[in-house]
Amino acid sequence: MATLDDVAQLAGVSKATASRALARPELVKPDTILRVRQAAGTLGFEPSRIARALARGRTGLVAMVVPNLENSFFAPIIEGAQLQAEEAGYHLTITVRGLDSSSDQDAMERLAGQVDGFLLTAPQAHETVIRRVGALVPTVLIEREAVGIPSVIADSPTAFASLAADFVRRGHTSIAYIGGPGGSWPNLMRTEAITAALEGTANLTVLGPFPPLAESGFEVCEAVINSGATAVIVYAAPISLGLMFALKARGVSVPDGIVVSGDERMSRAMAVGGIPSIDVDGLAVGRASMQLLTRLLESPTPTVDQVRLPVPVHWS
Amino acid sequence: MATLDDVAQLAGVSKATASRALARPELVKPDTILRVRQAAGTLGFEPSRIARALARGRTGLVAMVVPNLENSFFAPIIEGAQLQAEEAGYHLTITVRGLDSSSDQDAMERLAGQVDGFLLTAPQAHETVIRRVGALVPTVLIEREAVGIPSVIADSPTAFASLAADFVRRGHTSIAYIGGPGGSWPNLMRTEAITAALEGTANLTVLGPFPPLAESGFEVCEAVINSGATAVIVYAAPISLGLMFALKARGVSVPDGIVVSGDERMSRAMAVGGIPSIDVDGLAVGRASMQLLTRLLESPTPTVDQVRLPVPVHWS
DNA sequence: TCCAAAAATGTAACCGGTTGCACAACCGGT
DNA sequence: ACCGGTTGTGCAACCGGTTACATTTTTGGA
Repeated sequence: MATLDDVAQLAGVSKATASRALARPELVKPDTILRVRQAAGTLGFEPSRIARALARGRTGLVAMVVPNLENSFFAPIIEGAQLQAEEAGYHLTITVRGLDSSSDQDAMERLAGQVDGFLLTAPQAHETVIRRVGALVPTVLIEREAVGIPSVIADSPTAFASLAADFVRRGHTSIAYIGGPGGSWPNLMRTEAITAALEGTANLTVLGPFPPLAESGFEVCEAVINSGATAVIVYAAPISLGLMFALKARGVSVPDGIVVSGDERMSRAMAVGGIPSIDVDGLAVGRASMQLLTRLLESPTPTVDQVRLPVPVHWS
Repeated sequence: MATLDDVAQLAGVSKATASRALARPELVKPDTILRVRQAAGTLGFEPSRIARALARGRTGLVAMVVPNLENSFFAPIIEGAQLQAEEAGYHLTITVRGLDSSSDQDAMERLAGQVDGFLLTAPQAHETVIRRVGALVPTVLIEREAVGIPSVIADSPTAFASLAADFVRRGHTSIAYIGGPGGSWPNLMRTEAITAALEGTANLTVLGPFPPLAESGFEVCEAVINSGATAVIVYAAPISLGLMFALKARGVSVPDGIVVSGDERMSRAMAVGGIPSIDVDGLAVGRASMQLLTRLLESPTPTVDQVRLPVPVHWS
């Protein structure tokens, strides 16, 4: 592998000039830049990230922290963050870890010494813990907001509220919400948004909490029927899947008997029409998070931004 | 952050001795080791991975290459690899990329210069391409075998064959196999294994290829019924899900009318019993791959191992 | 007790970039 | 022709570890 020395030698300049020609062209005579670039090209020179990291005091590594990977919700977010990271010249490492135990805390502290920043998903952690972790290195919170920490969220609360309003507009007067994991931030926000949206206009039954799995749909089926709801808003698509399956098994037609919300992929998978979908663009969330983080890392005066990406509600 | 110099000074030894005391204790007097360790402890010293990487000429980074993250099949594999990597002192970075285009090739070449090794999943790529990529840096192939490259696979072909035999033993004489993506290595192997297992004992209809999505299950439903099969072996659980759903919608009972294979999680999700599950332990696959790779990276004389993890067939 | 071999430690070079500082080249203005 | 000021380049230190080699200390056998 060619080093900067080789390039400098071939271009007939010093290592310092070669370095500047490639990294800070504004300091170098155009003619020289050209020669250095050419030399780098013919040698197939790629600067060593390691050497650069050591010299600059930054690693070029960003850690994305997720509580687990089972929940396929995170997959597109990771993918988006990865793509964006690559474009910005960073490496993304995945760390599967909660923030609950003190050993988690220790691990995060160690990790912080090895990366430039965190992309943090921690739907269930206490806010104090999040703030402590966020203070270690520049951090962007994903799918959650906390004062003093930049964050990117898909604005699903608004989408859920708007769906609730849609239901009312279509004549539903009894609506159920099947909640996600207890203590999860998105679930809290959604519950709140739906409650506010239906205040005084329709009857709301909140069920849950439930883990975001198809099993939950089966479990909750009876309660949904008993609630008398004609429209159901579901925290996450897997629950929807299970519920729709269970309803059909019970002879309740969807969406004619009961309308159940889902997402685009799920309704395609179940080959069912006439139901509303709430689609979070995970790729965009991931990209935006990484973008915000790189801005933070490269800006001399970091600001705290809270980004909210719109979430469409779509009737199939 | 404390450096090795600080530790050495506090312990009253040279930087070199401090380094050795921590990294290669067998070269240092026990008494000295103790003093150095103590000094490191009180200073909270963590060696800089970057500096170490530069000195050692290895980055401590391993890239896991996956074609996409939508397919949730990879999630547990990644998680397993990540956990193992952490234990072995490596960082794992995820790279979402196929190997088809020549720009992919270029990207892999660049990536190879920045990491110590690859964990490569490439079910559909040509073997020549895989060999070219595998030649760049130490590589472990996941869920695929190729001569000359170490690999870890879950032995699902054997599981599928054994399931086919189970079906015959239970009296089925007409069996269908719904294949996965065309040209995918695991699909080829499974098809082959099933075909061999049923040779002369039962009638086999091979359907497909299909993408591993629930939609495929709907699509294939009619063909399954027409084939007259009473037992169906399915490439992947999502297809199973769609198929079972479609069959029920058509009034065919599962498993009494037609037995459809799935996996544990799916049959739990669908709350259905009496069907066989083929469960790949993705976590174990991920762990084993990373383990093999670290052995490769640290062994002076790398050998080519092909690891096959057993895959259980389980009747619920 | 003495000496060669083994064990423990220190010195300094090295990994491959970046960057502060000194110096040289070049500019337009008088 | 002379000079202050800008631009472009080179020298060398530095980031924080590792390790070859030299040097010192310890050990054990004669």
